[in-house]
Amino acid sequence: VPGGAGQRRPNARSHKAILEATGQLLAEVGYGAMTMEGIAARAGVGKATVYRWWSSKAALAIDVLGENPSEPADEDTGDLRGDLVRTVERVIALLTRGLEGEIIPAMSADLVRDPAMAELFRTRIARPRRSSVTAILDRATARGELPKKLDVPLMLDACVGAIFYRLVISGEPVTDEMAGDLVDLLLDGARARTPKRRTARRRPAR
Amino acid sequence: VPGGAGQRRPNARSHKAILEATGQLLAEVGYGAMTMEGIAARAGVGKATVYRWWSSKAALAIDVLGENPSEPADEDTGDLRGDLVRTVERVIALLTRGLEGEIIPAMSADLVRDPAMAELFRTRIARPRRSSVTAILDRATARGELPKKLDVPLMLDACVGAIFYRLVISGEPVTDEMAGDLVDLLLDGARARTPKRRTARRRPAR
Amino acid sequence: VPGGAGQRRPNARSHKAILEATGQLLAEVGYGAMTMEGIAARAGVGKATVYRWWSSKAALAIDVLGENPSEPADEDTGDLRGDLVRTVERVIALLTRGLEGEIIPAMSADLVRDPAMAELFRTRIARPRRSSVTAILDRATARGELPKKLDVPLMLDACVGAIFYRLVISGEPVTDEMAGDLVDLLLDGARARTPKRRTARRRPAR
Amino acid sequence: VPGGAGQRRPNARSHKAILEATGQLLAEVGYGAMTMEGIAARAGVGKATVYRWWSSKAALAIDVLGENPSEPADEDTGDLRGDLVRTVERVIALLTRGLEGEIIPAMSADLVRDPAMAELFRTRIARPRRSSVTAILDRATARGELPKKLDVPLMLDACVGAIFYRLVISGEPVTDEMAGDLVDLLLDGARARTPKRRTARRRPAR
DNA sequence: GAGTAAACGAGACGGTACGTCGAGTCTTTTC
DNA sequence: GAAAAGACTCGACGTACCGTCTCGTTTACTC
Repeated sequence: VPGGAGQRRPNARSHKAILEATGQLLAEVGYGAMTMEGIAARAGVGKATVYRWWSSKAALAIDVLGENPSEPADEDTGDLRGDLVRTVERVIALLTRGLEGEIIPAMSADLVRDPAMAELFRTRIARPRRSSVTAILDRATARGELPKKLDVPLMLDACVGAIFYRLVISGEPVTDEMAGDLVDLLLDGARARTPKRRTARRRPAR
Repeated sequence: VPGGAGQRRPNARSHKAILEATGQLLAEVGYGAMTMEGIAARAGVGKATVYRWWSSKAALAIDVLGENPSEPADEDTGDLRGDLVRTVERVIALLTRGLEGEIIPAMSADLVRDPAMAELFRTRIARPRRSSVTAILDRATARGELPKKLDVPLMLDACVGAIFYRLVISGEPVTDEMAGDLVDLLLDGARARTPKRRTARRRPAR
Repeated sequence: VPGGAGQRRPNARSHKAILEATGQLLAEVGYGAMTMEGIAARAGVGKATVYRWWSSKAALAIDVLGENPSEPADEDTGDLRGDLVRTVERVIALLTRGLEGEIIPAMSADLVRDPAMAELFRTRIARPRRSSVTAILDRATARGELPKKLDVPLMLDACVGAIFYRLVISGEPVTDEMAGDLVDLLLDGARARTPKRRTARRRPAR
Repeated sequence: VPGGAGQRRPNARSHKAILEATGQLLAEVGYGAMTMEGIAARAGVGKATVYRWWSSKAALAIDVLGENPSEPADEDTGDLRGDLVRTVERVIALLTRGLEGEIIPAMSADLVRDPAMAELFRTRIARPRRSSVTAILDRATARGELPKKLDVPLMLDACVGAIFYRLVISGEPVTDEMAGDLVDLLLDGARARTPKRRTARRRPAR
């Protein structure tokens, strides 16, 4: 258009203020009690500005969690069990003491309801964290410590799922001690898969 | 003292109507979109009557889920793996096709927020379903098929947790096929713990 | 007092407790904030018992006000103006400092809405208080101090109405001083009605 | 600072709809049975919008009454008694046949309870109507027909109070005929106060 | 530089649901 | 066989947020 002028322009200051306000409110009142109204007020911003850039408070929370990686490198020591135990302990710490533990279960209702949100959550939060564990297992497989045909996603889901399920549903205590037990259980199960004579499952027989 | 008697009378009809309305609404609109107002209206009852007997919609949903046992006998065939696979398949069916799959994730936010509600949920829903699986494993232990010192709760949490976590968080597909894999993984891990079999598999760790 | 010839048994203890509770609550929270529920609770009685004997809280309040006459004898001194001023001062005291002042305006909405209640109010409260003033004026008429054809009800309504209207509507101050002015105004108006050949009426009131 | 303006905007359409709905409901069901909920529904407006601009239904009713002046000019004919009688007849008509008669007594409970509301009522309703009568008396005073030191507010309160009290409390009939009697009574009382006329008595004439 | 339209703050809007309260009625249990 | 206790249905209360929608007011981009 020849006579046109004027363009869009997502104001950086507002953006930042909104994300900061969201982070503060998540920490202060939790995901459930956080409201879009409160975020806008805290950020000194109109509600419409919040809605213009994020479609829901789940989207906002995902953005905030995704910006704080809280996922240091996973230093590969070559000690498979040790690496895994340390990683699981970090997951436990995250879910019992970090923001994530408060927010993710509270947000799960929104994720189940809204597939697009769930996909965003997986892309920004779940998969990045998951990939570091996958790497450990892949390296072990490459070294021959674990069977090649191992179902890695299933192991991961069982591992993190056990912790998540305890926190949300079963209420069993989630302590650092469970990390070792869990890793042992799953690692032994994984190794049992090594030999080809799978029909006889009953003994490890390596 | 002049007169001096008098008693209560919790109306059975209203109770029943409320529970039925709740069940219908859970199925029709889901837990998140169900409202106390809607329940009262559907039941032909005042909101106050609902609140008199249930403190929240979570309490109501728990009562409704708890009344429908949906837990047939667990027919012990003596085939440990077969029994477990069948049980896991039933869990999968429940969570992917039954009411529970819709409701429990949606309700988890309320459970995490309200410990009393979580306890009620565990007593009425989680533990009863759990006990039938525990029984299978206990019998196997008694038969000597599994080590005596097995951490049964951890196995259960890993097992159901894997399914739950896939549904809510990781989004990996939840199919009947995964039942066998999951049982194999955990069962092999469990057997590896058998003291007599122990030769060189892993480090002391404790 | 309801109940009656020895058939049903209007439990005297409950009756008394209800009236006492009503009196206390009228004094403590006022007519508007008093509830049937509160009365029953305070009296240690079921709500149905209250409703059995009184149809509304207005009926109860009327009963309580009617039982406390708060209307001493009206000592006729023969001094018309003095008697009237003293009486008006008592009305003012009652309406500005007694229970009546709080209750009657608050109750007036119920009276206007419910003619039966209004009639009860007049019979038990208004007319008895009115009759003592009527007596003063009647005696003065008999003595020839006031014209025979005087419209006594109109005078009374103007007199008490002025006070009531100030309290409820106009907000003009209601003080003991207005008693004299009001009596003078109305008494002069009354006397003017006597003969047509009236020239001079009175001297400086003060 | 990037963005940076913003203002309020009380929607005229909603305002009008609310006031109209209030007026209709006052006429249809009366003040006591009128509810904020009903007003909002009738006006096609959210309850919050009603509460945003009016703090209570009393405030709304006052606004509605205040907008309908229902107070034509008071045509000064120079005939003091005639002007007054006509004015009193108009007051009677208003209170027995107009909206005011239904509403004001019903509202009086709220006025007594809430001084701020009472003040608003006086400013918007009572004083404007009062001033037209005051004017008549002031002109008469200026013409010398009435004594200069006349207590005009007292006369007005006695006059309107007599009518109001009859309607609400004493239940005596309120007819157009009483207008003349009331004016005569008060006017004679007022004239008696004229300094020049004073030659003799008040106090027991015998 | 000027013109223009986007994005902005503010917050009012129509709604929905909240959880509480009291009204007046009804039912059961007890004395 | 009445009275006490209290559960019942009903409906309004006043509040909180929702997500949308004007309002004027800045900018910042394009010409």
